[in-house]
This record gives sequence, structure tokens and C-alpha cells, in this order.
Amino acid sequence: MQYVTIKDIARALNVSVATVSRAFNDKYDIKKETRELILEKARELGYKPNPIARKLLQKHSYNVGVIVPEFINSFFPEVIIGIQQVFLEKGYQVIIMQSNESAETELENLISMENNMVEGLLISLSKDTRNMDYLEQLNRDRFPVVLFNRVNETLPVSKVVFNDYKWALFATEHLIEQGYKKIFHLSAPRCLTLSKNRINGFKKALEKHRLPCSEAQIIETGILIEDGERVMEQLISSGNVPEAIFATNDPCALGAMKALKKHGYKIPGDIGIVGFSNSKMTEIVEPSLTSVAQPTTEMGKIAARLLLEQITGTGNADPKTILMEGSLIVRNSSIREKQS
Amino acid sequence: MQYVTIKDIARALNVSVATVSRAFNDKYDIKKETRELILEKARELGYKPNPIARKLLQKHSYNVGVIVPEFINSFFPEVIIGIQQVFLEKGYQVIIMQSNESAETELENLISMENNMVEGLLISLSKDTRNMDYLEQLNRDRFPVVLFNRVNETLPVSKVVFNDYKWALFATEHLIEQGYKKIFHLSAPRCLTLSKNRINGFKKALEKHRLPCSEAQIIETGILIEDGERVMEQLISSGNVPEAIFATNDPCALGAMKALKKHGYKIPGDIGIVGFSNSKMTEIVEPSLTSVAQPTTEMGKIAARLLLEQITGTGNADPKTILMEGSLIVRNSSIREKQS
DNA sequence: AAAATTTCCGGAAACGCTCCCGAAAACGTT
DNA sequence: AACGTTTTCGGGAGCGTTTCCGGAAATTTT
Repeated sequence: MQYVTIKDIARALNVSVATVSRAFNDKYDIKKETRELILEKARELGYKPNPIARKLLQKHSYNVGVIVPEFINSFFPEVIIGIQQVFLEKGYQVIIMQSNESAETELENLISMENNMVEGLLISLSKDTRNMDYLEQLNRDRFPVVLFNRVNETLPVSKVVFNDYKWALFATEHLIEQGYKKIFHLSAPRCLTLSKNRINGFKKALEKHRLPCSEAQIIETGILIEDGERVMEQLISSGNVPEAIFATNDPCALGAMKALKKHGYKIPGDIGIVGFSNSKMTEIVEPSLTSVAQPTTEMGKIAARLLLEQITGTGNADPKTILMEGSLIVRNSSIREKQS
Repeated sequence: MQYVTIKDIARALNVSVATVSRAFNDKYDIKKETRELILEKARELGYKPNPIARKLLQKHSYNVGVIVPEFINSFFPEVIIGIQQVFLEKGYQVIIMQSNESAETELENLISMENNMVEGLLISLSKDTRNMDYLEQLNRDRFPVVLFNRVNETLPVSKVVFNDYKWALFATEHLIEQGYKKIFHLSAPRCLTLSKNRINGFKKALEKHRLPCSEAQIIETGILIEDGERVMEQLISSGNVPEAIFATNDPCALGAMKALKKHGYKIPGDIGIVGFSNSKMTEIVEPSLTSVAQPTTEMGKIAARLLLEQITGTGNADPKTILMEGSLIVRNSSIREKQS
């Protein structure tokens, strides 16, 4: 791979390497014919400029990196599509890595991104990321970083997050309005800021409507179908079945539904369910699942534009936090026909 | 970003750059104390080796690239997890890009991968990739490439594919055994080799059991829920509803189910359905969806190992095609209780 | 104590490219 | 015909590393 260099073609044509370089960089410092000649020869020899050597001088790589914890669920892929739309249009390539919810892999990804000289980084933190040293260092070095969805409070960088508090509150209130009283929340790992906000929204709703609200109603579950299923099975077998569930995401809600249906519970009659993120599955499952819609692709776009501003140096440099709003899509899983 | 170089720290300590370099590369050509001293100073100045410069000499980047057409469905993410497992273990980083089913973006990805000096490439072709010139060139330059899942017949590189023919045949036969006669196939874009093989398997099954088999039974649908739904709606409104459906993937099957259920058809009573890829959703939907399970993660691992062999030069260089087998997971969507 | 090793380090070339500077060649101006 | 301009090109330094080679200093051997 990559045998023929600029020198080979300079030698073959008896010109200087400088001239060859000029031919490729389209400088107006070269006669049209020699340019043609060089390009012709280059094609003949199968020459390709070595991008590494080039990058060594000019500091542009036109690469940006995206690190996400997973892409089994459709959330992150949708965000990434938005990110790509913005960057491809501007001539940047998007390098994606997934940390697999591991802080260790995330760090490796981070280092590797640096090695590839990305000009900026969009990150959604893994669930067991605690140590922010590396990111802090990057930020101190004025390296452009934007956090999205899974963010860290303390890091002074731009962030794009969903208004989890508000929509968790709305989702819970919706259940309350339907007459459900004993409401549980199936939470994502509590260490995530996102989880905390959703929990707070959930609590606030109960409080506001003077419903009981104990820690036992908040169950740290996970984000996969299996997680929701497992936790629900446990609740059922321990006889502690709530009247309604607000789940941290759709897969989790779907898992819970699966367990409930298996044990003969009627949804939404016996128990109401609300999910989060409004995935495609909400309309496939029966009953259809009420869910909070998040503008995923839009979120990606906004995060991307924020990063772009930092990279190009336009816009002011102060970190800002963008709070995204969504909507509650009410479907059958949470609507009680008529209540007593 | 990246202000302090090896020279700065050489100057600060009044040693040569060679010595500094040695300190970092752990050569046994340096006194322990000076090494410590240098590392200490480096930490103090916040020095980080410039990976670009390093890559310029030693030809290793320890990066491999993966290009997939999409990751909205869970298939590719699962494959990628397998790929990552193999490479992370060997000290390689995996760079992921998605072509968004566009041949143009795919080419850009390809070029960008080269620019980042990946040592090998794993590709699943986009649905409208026709032109193989670039890949052919890469292959001629002996650049390690492995195709997986979405492959091109003519390209003489290693490939990892699923035995689509056989399992499409089995899936169809299963429907036939259940007594369904008028069976349709909802196909992915026909230009894909994978589609052709599944279509052939489908045809073969019908033929074998002497069932009618016309082109009208094969409908080019797509790979998303919406596609399956749209096509099924059309079939219903035109009054041309089959007795059973073999869909090219689960989302497509789920979309069809959604339309059928909406119009009051009973599954599996009125109509039987089989999907492909055994996604998580098969067990969430009602009735649960019979599907062909593909060893996705395993497929990623095998493709990764094949590439690794090429990169490291172990194993023989002849391109080989690995055919993966799966299994038919029979669920409720295709089981007729008792038939007349 | 001199010779032979070993340890440690500096100089310099190299990787493939870009770009500044200056010189030669071509052209135009009085 | 002498001069100034412009175009075109080559020389060479430099990007930040690694690595080979050789030499000085330290250590061991005779």
C-alpha cells in the first residue's frame, strides 16, 4: 500500500517535488501544461497523496468524532443522523465510536479520537463514567467538546440535553390524570444526570397531586427490554404491582409490558404505562405505548452546530446548555376508558 | 491545542530530542533517572506525543474502519459489537461510519477512511452502490477489505454472508407446512445479492412443494417498518391479500402485521407471518413473530478475524467466502392451531 | 593500569509533504 | 537595448517524530 510518493513522480518527470506539490494543490504558480503532465503521470503511477504527511503541516483534518454508549436502541442512531447531516454538508467526516457503556472503552475511544486528530468531539457519556479528568484536560486545552443527552454537570462545556425534568413531570401527571394512584418509575442507572432529572420530575408530579411518593416507587432498572422485563417479573412475584408505570425509555416499558401481559394483567385497565423516546415500537406493540417524543435528529443537529461554531471559532466561546423540549404522545397504554 | 512538542521538553531539560523520544518509547537505551526526569517534565508541560508525526514513520495506525448502510435497525449495531470485541482485544480501534444507504456518502466514507490511514476495512454495501471502481482499486493495491452481509459478487475479496438462500427456503417451507398456500415475499431492494438469494430460496420452496410461484408474489418492499406497513396497506386495499408472508426482515414483517391487525385480519389464523433476523421485537409484538435468527455478533467476529488475518499477514491471502448458518425460531405468528 | 565492554546519549537522516524565498525565463515597457 | 514585471520553477527548511550510527562516559575485565 502507498508505495509511490511525490518524489517518484518528480523524478520520473525530472521536475522538483515542489512543482509536483503545486500541481496537486492547484496553486496558480504553475504552468497549465506541466500541471496536466504531472497529474497525468500521477494517474499513471497510481499516486495518492499521503494524508498523514499532509496533516502534519496543515492542522486541519476535517474529522469530527462522536462517542456514544450504545446503539442497540434507536435513540443514538437517530441523533447521529442529525449530526451527520450538519457535518457532511460542511465537508467534515464523522467518526463514530461506541463505548459500550464502559468508562474504560470510552477513554480508549477518546484517546483514539485524538490520535486521529479530530477537530472536535461530541460525546454522550457511558453509564459508568465517573472520572472526568481526560475530558477536563481536553477542555482546558481549548479542545472543542460538546456533550449531549448523557452529560456531566460539572464540566464547563456546551451541552445539549432534553428537558427531562419537565417531561417526566408531564408524563407522570398524565398518568395521575387518568386516575392511577400507585405509580412506579422504572429508572435508568441513577448515576446519569438524565435519570436524576426524570426522577425529580416524577417525584414532583406525585407531590403536586399529593400522592404518596417513597423511594420504593423508584426502581433502578436499566435501558433494555430485558431490564424492564426482569424488574417487572420481580415486582409481580413479590406481589408489589403498581397501578401505573412511568418507564425511563420505551424498551424498558416494553419489557415491563411483556411481563405484565404474560401474567394476565390488562393494560391500560389494570395498569397504565408510559414510556420515553417514542420509538417506532410504540405503534407496533399492543396496546400502543404512550411515550414522550424527543426530537432526536434535531438534537443531533443542534449539538453538531454548536460544535461547528467552536471549531470554526464563530459565535462566542462561552459554554451554553441547550434545553430541548418534546411532546407527550398519548396512546392506548395509558388511557382509561372511564373511571370510577 | 498541541503546542508543546518533543523539542520543548528537550530544550527545557537540555537533552537531545532523541533522548526524549527514547524516554517515551521505553527503549533500554536510557538511564532510569533521565527517563523519570523527562516523563516528569513532560507531565509538567502537558506534553502529548503527536500521533500524526508518529504515524508518518511507522506505518501502523492501529485503526480499522467499518462502513454500514444504516443503523436504525438493530442488525448492524449487533454486528459491530462483534467486530469491536475482536479488534479492541488486539489493540485496534474501530472507526464506524454510516453511508445512509447512499453510494455517494459511501465513497466519501471510503476516502475518508483512507485519509485516516485505517489498516483495513469492513464494508456492508449501501443499497444503491453500483460502482465498484474504488473498492476494486483498493483491492488491487492489496489493501485489506472484507465485505459482510451486503456484498458484491464480482469483487474478489473475502466475504462473510448469511446463507440467505437456505434459510429463506426453510422459512418458506415452514409456512407451507402450516398449510398456507398463497404466500408472498416482501423483499428488500432487489439489487442486493442478499435479496436475490432470499428470493431464490423463497421460489425454490414453493416450487419444491408445487405451489404457484409468480413474480407478483415477490414485492420489493424495503427494510423499515413503514415499508412493510405501506406495502401491506396497498395489498389490502387492492384486495390482494395473501395467506402468508415471508418478510425480508423483522421491521418489515412488523409493519405488515400492523396494517393487517388494523384491518382486522387474524394472525396466524387468517394469515401467517415469518420475519428475518430475530430482533428483540419478535417477542414483544402480539402474536410473537416467527423469525430466522442470524448470528449477528458472531458474524461480526468472523468478519473481523478475517480482516485481522489479512492485516497481520497471517493465514493465506486468498479471498474466501464464509457462509453463516442460523435457525428458524418458530413463534405464534406462523402456527396454525389445527388445520383442515 | 590499560584494554575491552557496556551503558547512555547526541547528531543527523528520514517519513511525505507544503511553502517561503529567490532565481531563471519569458514577457512587456520606455 | 536596457530595464522592470510577471510567470514558472527549484532549493531548502520545516512539520514532530523515530532510529541508526557513532562516540563519550562508566563499568568491567585482564
